[in-house]
Amino acid sequence: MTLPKLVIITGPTAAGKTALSLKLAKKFTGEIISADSRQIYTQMDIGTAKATKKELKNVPHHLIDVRTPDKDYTLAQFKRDAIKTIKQIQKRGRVPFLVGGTALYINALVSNLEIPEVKPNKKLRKKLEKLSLNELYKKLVSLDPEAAYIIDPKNPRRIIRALEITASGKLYSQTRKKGPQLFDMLVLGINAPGAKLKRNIERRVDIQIKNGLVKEVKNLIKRYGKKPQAFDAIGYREVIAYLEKKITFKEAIAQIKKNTWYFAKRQNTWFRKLPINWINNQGQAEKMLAKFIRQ
RNA sequence: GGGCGGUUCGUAUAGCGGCAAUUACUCCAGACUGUAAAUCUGGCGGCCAUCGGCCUUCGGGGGUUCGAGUCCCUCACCGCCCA
Repeated sequence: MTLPKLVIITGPTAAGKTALSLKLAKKFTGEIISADSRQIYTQMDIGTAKATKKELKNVPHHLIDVRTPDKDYTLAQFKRDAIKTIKQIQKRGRVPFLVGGTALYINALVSNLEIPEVKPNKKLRKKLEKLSLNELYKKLVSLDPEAAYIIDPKNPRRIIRALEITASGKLYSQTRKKGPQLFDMLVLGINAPGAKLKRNIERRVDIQIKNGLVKEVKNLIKRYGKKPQAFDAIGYREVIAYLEKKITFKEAIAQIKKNTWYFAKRQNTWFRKLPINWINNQGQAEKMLAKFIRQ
């Protein structure tokens, strides 16, 4: 049995995924599925470095602008939505390109993670968030000792999720499963040396500011307040801090650059685990793609 | 020429006789299954390593001391002040 084909393009933030994927998708009659946890949201355009309206129209795009910022979106939803759209694209006889930097999202498809069917329980979370780390951990030890062994005892968010799962009658320690491989995949990673990436990041942030990031954030706050999870994102967080007069404009810009850089570093630890074919230029990518599609 | 202050890990800083040596930033590495651009962790003289152990370090040289980044002498460089 042959699996349907899926092309994946990833790489650190600001490496040029958008530009490359547009060209490749055009050339190989593809459609793009975004694997980006913030481009999901409408009105968050500048700060998430979305492709322009024109570009979005030029090649069919999916999973961009599918939620307003006040609505949460999760890994499980992404996995479902992504699989569904990939299948639709394949049915149309076109090539699906999964493109983005949210490595967990990509990994959910690559490794076919079976995400436990336990929805976020806001009430419970709020209650648990009031407990100290120690109390949380003790609770976990008594409810699911095996999970306590696996989970970082200093990471409250992880512990809370595990407790959330136990609250629904399941055990976190039994849920970390992988399903069978879903697709025949070609994973391309854009190789960007540190110095170059750093330059790209700085340039991009400057452009985002020039293009009106502050105004974008102001508008978002006006409509949705400062609370939405979606605003827990680089660029938005810092501008909000600036608007609240907690930091200066200059500091905000510097922090955006720095935090973006840290983010890129963090992405790297994921990339080391994914089966990535690193490419240095478009030509290389095209060659691999042509071969992959022919197979 | 004289007086004072300084020279410690990439940078900045602590240390005023028991120290492989503080803190901050940078940097490096890692975890990650319904918040993931989130959340969290570790390392930062070298070598081995389980607690731990061994070696080489605080501008250069010399000295005092059981023991010196810490005290003394001297040289070099930097800074400020008086000539």
